[in-house]
Amino acid sequence: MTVTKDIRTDRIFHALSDHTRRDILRRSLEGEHSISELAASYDMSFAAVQKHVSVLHKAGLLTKRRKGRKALTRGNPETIRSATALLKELEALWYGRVERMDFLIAQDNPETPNLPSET
Amino acid sequence: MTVTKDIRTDRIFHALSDHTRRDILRRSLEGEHSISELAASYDMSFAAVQKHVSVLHKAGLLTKRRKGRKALTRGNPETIRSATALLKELEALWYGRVERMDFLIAQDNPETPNLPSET
DNA sequence: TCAATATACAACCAATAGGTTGTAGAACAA
DNA sequence: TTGTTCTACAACCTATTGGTTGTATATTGA
Repeated sequence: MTVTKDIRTDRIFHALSDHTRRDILRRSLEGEHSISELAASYDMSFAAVQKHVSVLHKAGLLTKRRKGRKALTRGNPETIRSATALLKELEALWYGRVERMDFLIAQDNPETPNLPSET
Repeated sequence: MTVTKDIRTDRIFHALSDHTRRDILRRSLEGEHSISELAASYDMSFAAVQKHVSVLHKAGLLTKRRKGRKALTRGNPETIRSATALLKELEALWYGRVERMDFLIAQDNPETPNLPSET
C-alpha cells in the first residue's frame, strides 16, 4: 500500500491518453489477445507494443496470464469503472454549482467564454 | 474514428493525468477562479500553474474569460461528459463480452490473472 | 503619474515518454 | 535435437513534459 490514490489515478489517465493504448484496451476488453497478436496490427515494433501493454498493466487497466509461450492480456473493467466514477464526481461538482445558482448568474454575463481554437 | 478526434481525446486524458490539474479542474467546476488565486494554493510558481491551466484549456476542460486584469477559469462539463462517455463505451465492450459467454468460459480457467504488484 | 497586481510568454533544464535495435531465454513443433 | 515463436528487458535516441527564472504588457488603485 505504498502507492497513493492520486498516483494510481495519474497512471490510469496517463495510460488512457494514447490512442494506440486505448485501442489495445478495447481489444483486450472484447477478448484475450497475445502481445504478438496485438503487435501485428500496429505500425510499430513488437517492443513498442509491449511497452504500451506494460503501461496499461501497471495502471491496472489490464491483466496478464501466461498460456505457454503466450502472454494473454485481458481488459479489467474494475479500473475503468474507478476512472468513470472519478469523472462522475467531477460532473457532480458542476451540478452542485448549478444548484447554488452560480450558473444562472453567469448567464447574465455578456462576456463570451473562451475555448481554444482547434489546431 | 477520425484522427483529430483521437488527438482531442489524447489531450483530454493527458490533461486529467496530473493530480494538480485535476485539483484545478475541481475548483473551476465549483466556481470561477483567477489563475493567481489558484496559484496561491500550490507549492509551485505562478508560471507552472499557468501552464497547467493552459493544458486544461487546450483540452477543452475549462474555459477562460477576461475580467479586467484577471483571467477567470471555469470548468467545462461538456468535455468531461465526452470523456465519461468514452469510458462507458469501453465498459460496454466488456459487458458485450459477457453476453458472448466468453467471460463464463474464462471462469473455468484455473490460471490466476496477474495484476502488477504495488510499487 | 506611479507602484502594485495579473497575466502572457520566452528560454532554459532535468526527467519522462515513446520509439528503436539487440540480446537472451522459455516453449513449441518437426 | 534444432529451428521458430513469443516474451522480456536493456541500451539508446529524440521529443515532450513539468518545472524554473526572467521580461514585457495591461489593468487597477492611490
